[in-house]
Amino acid sequence: MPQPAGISIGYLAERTGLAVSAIRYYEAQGLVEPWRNAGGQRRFHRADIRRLSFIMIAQQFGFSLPEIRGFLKSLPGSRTPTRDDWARISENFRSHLDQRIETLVKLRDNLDGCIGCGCLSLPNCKLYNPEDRAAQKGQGPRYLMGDRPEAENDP
Amino acid sequence: MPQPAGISIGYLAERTGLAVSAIRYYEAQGLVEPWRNAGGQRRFHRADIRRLSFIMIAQQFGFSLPEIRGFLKSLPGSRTPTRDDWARISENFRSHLDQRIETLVKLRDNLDGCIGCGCLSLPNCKLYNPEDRAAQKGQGPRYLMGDRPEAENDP
DNA sequence: GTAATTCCTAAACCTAACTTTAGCTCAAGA
DNA sequence: TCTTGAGCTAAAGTTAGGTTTAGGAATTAC
Repeated sequence: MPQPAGISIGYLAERTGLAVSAIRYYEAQGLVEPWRNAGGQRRFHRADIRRLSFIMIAQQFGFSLPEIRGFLKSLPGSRTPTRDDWARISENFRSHLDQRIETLVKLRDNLDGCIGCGCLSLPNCKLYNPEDRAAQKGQGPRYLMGDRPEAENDP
Repeated sequence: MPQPAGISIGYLAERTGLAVSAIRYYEAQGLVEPWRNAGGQRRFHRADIRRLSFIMIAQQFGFSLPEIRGFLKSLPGSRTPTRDDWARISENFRSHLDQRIETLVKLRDNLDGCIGCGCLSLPNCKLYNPEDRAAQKGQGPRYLMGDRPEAENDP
């Protein structure tokens, strides 16, 4: 037996709470790889219920679909993932996660010393400090709380 | 003097690191309210540098623009916000923030007991537990980690 | 005074993550 | 068998949060 019977997209949707259209979208993004039955309909592994659930959880943590695809690469596509498979992926996921939480907490703590106080003394403000800014996730240099390091004087 | 000279959008952009187009977009979303000079150009309060910085910080924490508009409603639009104004807004902001971090940490801890272990015993899984699920931020009922509470048996 | 910037508006475009629609086929039950 | 529900594809639409473009008008610099 090359393939077990497999489950339909509708059943998978029902079991995960996802919309059928979302599951098809995930397939297009390479997050699941169903095969087709004789009539051309998608058939999924039972283990894909868990796989999709993982995707939903990771999304709640703010990971993008490409990032999640990265996590899932370490799961076997062809056989049902074992406890060890999940443990391995979890380790990778967990470390990204810890990092994300740490960043948030750090930002919060800086916030307490900065916005909370009215931040009237900018040189003491950590959100304003260049090194701290570099630790943040933004895409370019952003001068937080209103001032650039190099110029306290202006027009 | 009804209005001070005010600063231009380009200078505001330079001071905050935001694009000019982004600032105009924020105005359209009701997050800043510049006035116009004789020639029709936008003029901003100096305090808007801080206001926009707050917006950028709040965005890093994952708040949407409408949520941020909510926070900013407690700041005076007409006069320069005082230390007390910022302290008040910070309190509100901070409590939302703590809640967001708490949710993330809780999810992470559940993750340890669930994905980390391979989650082979679903009844013990907290991510799978209905009450815990309700605490999460999703928009509808979502059956995490592959099973519905009411049905352990299926086709 | 004139040339180079900067700013203006409106509308189009962009990405992520999906949903909706249209038109058609497949599968399951009475 | 026949009908109804489930599935299929491709393309267009949707929301958030912007950016880009086009064609002018205002400011600033020399």
